[in-house]
Amino acid sequence: MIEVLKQHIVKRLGNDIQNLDFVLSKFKLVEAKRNQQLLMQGETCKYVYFVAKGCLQVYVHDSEMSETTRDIVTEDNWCSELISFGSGQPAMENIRAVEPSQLLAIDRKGFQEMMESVPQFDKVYRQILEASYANSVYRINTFVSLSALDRIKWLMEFRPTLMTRISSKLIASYLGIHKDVFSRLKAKL
Amino acid sequence: MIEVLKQHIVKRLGNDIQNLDFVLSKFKLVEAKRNQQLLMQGETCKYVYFVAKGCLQVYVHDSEMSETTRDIVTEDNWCSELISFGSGQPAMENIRAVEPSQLLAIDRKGFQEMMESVPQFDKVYRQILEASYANSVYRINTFVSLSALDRIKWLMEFRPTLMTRISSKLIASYLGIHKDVFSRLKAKL
DNA sequence: CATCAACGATGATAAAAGTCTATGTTTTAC
DNA sequence: GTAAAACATAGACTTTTATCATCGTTGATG
Repeated sequence: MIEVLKQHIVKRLGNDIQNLDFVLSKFKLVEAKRNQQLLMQGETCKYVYFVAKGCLQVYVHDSEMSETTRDIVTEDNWCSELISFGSGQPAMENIRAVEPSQLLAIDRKGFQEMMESVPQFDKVYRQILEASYANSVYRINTFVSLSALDRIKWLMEFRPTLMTRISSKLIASYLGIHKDVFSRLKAKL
Repeated sequence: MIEVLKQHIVKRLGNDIQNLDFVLSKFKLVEAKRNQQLLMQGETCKYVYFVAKGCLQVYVHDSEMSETTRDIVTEDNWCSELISFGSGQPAMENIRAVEPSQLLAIDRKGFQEMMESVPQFDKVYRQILEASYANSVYRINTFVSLSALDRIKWLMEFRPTLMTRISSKLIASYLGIHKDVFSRLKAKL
């Protein structure tokens, strides 16, 4: 499993990194069961997860006690509640495994040590943060002005695998529409 | 004007900062006229702006060639297209002055020098990035599930001054609803 | 493998949001 | 100061989305 992470890092920072194995040793393997809660709103987010296999959902509870999903994270991507992880403040969001997942988790201490031991890794946090930010901005700019139908078309274009992999209920909460509407519109495509 | 920025920095990092005046000298005053374009999509974003006075709009052109506003930035806040500023890639967004504004602009070179001359400022970029990220995440999590009416209520609670200060058209594009709907619902409150 | 719960699709209906037109008002620009 | 342009509101109407109930299917669990 750690191999997946190794390749991810090499792909980003090149393969002339010293102490790479030392860095990798800071990650511990977490096997998450389907529907397992990894972070609850109000807790401090203790880990940054690298998703080696499986799928995670980042969500909040909205006013009607249903879920609004901000992100669905699949293989070869990072997942965390970065604001909480970085500051130690209570998390605003929840994270759960949608599928049985294999995660590589690093805690704050490990993160610090990683950054100290390999200067290049000083950029990793920033890279993750920037990527997350870009992702959020993109999501706001596209979704705010799109109709339900166009959101579905967007999903089919940019994240097509989710359509077959994930439940309609979850997709709907990610697209910000109701599951009935999703079902009906999807049939008309 | 520079005084506003000075106080902003002291408020955040404390007032025992060496070289503060050197740092401040890296910023140049920009007087922006009403509706002046500060960044166009496709250009590289060259500056981070501190808004000393006035109001900026960050927006994209959506499919119907109307505008979707991701953020409205008022006094004592930072404004930029950070992804482009940090990477040099073409900006995805536009920035314009909504009101005649007084801005303190720092370019990438100045930013670098600032970070080198005052170690504490190494955190400034991260702080700005984190704040921007938190802002985006918050916006997604609240807005995706809110009705038009609830979005207006949200605005009145959390950004009440915008209601009187900014045109209905702009507010509507910020809330992701149509100006007619905004006008009608507002009347019913 | 049998049972119960969750899921997905669909029809009927209600509510919300969008569109278009018109009209009076405020701003802007000359 | 005046003409033109942009803006705000309101009514009538259309389209989109939400809600609710039903039913067959799938899937998890003991």
